[in-house]
Amino acid sequence: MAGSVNKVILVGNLGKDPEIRRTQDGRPIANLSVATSESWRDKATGERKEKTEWHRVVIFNEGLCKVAEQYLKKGAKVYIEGQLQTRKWTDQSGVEKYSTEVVLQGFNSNLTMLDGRSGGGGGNFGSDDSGSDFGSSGPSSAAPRRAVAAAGARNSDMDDDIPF
Amino acid sequence: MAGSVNKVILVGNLGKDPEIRRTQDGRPIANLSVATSESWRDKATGERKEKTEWHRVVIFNEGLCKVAEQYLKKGAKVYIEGQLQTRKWTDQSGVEKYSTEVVLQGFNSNLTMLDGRSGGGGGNFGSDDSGSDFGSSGPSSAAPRRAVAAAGARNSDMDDDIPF
Amino acid sequence: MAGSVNKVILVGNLGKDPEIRRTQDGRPIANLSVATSESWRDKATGERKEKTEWHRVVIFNEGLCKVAEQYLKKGAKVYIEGQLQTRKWTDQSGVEKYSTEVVLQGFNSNLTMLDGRSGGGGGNFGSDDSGSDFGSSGPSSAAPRRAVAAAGARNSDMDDDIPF
Amino acid sequence: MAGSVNKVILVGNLGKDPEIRRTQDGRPIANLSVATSESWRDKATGERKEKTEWHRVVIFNEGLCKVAEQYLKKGAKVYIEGQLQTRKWTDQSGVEKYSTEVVLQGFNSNLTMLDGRSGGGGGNFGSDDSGSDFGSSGPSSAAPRRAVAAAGARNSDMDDDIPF
DNA sequence: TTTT
DNA sequence: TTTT
Repeated sequence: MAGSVNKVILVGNLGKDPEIRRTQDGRPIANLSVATSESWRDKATGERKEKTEWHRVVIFNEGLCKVAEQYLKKGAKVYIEGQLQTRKWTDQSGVEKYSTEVVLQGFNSNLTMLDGRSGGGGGNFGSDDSGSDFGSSGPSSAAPRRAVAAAGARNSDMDDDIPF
Repeated sequence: MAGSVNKVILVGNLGKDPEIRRTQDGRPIANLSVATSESWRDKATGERKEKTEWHRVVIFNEGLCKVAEQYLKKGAKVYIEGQLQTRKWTDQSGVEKYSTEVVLQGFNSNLTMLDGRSGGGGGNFGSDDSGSDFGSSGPSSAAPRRAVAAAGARNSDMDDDIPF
Repeated sequence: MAGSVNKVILVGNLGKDPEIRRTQDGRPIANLSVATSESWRDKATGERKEKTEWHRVVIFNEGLCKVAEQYLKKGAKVYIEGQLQTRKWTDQSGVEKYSTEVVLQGFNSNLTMLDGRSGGGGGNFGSDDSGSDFGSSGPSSAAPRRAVAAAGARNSDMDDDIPF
Repeated sequence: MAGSVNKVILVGNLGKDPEIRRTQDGRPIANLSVATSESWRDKATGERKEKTEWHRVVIFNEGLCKVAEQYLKKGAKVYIEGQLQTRKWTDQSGVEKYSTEVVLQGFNSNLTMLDGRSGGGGGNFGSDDSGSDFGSSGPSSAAPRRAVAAAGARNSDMDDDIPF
């Protein structure tokens, strides 16, 4: 079908450090566990309640994987924009299971840090995925500010000098 | 946790008619099956591919249930705004399963018809849920335009005559 | 027309403290000035560039006005969800001007604090607007957590004990 | 600043045909005029009211300009995702004016047709902007389905064969 | 006018 | 299971 939209927007915190693995042909995939919560006062009892929802986030976008690996840690607050995707798999005992994930892949994905942990500051990272030196970045001591610049470079087609 | 956002935005088509059921205390719950699709041309083979994602949508909001029951049909195109929620349940053979759904409940939910089937025209239905005559609406022959008006009435606090 | 959606989502920082005023009949209106920024490296020159966009945000929703007044300060980071609205006005020299604003009013508006300034923590504030004791809250020394609870109470119809 | 989000989502109808012009260096720019409307019943008088908001949409993205030129017409229903941007300009009598626009440029922009006018069908067009044969497309008699395919090709990095 |  |  055409003419459809599938978009998820989350603002939440990482429940643990990102997990990065690689496909057989070397592409990185990052998995995030993101919590969102709501709190409200129960109408009947008056007591305060809170409910936390955990989201499984999967990043296929190379540039965003790099960001996740270098800058995100357990507890980090992030803005995430991706798509809903349900995957079918079979567990070790042969039972079919379904897993619904928020997938960041291709255009219209976004990952933005919203807190300035570890001396850095939030960074906005698009999804052009043209940067591909993931894994070759040497000593990952790069300062956040350079990272922002590098990420910005990937999106350099966004904004440059349009005369009109 | 506070300071979080959990939002899903879908534009897609119903795979079948809405299913409406009721809680023990009489509140309606509507289930929609919504398809979103993407198509692209495979870089390697050049062939055209298409992938459809099915979304399970659950509406707790009374007014929106009413809209779903009265106006939505298999094939209808809708705009949906809700939250991601994963539910755990146990199947008949005792296996634990998880189901992730797009839930429309409370504020910040939306359901809007995007096609003008049956002579009507898309309608925008908010989520105030103050209307509660669901089920008592008599002969459901109401014309879509009246429905829009009725739905609008539920949101009458939106817009009226703010002097400034 | 029916079947339309008008939604703005911002994550940004307040350029100054919120400004609160009142309509003749006593309803509060809050104005926020919110900055969003993008940075990128210029493809040609290689230099780092940054562009800031300022958004005029107007809150008609009583509960959200209260939140703005009590908890938001210059520099605060916020998540905002509202609608685009363009207003025509005439300046003192009789020239017609247009002002486009992000309006928070009625359902489908949201204001969430994303930083934990003043010992608090971000709070998620919906838009039911049923709370109306704005202005009578006495010594505004209320701790953020109580505020979250109070705000949550306004949304208590969101979530309570749906059996299914 | 980093860590910010500036996003507009519209579903509305074109008030007139798209206007396409070109920069001095040949890049296309499309302008759309998009209407969104709300209707509600006035609480006091009980009468039905409707308010239409007009949005000025500017597309810098080459691929999306092409889509606009080839497939969008007055009355078309579209899903639009872009950014808010306010531009300052001086009119012929020297008065400074501001114009706020919804800009589609770079990643995280989207334009999707939601109705199947002229025998076609809605199309989903991303924002990779790597296609650049705009203007050279010869007899613009291309059928919508081919256009969808072409647009899909621009996003062919989205989805292909990720083994994991 | 913010933030990094 | 939809839609194109």
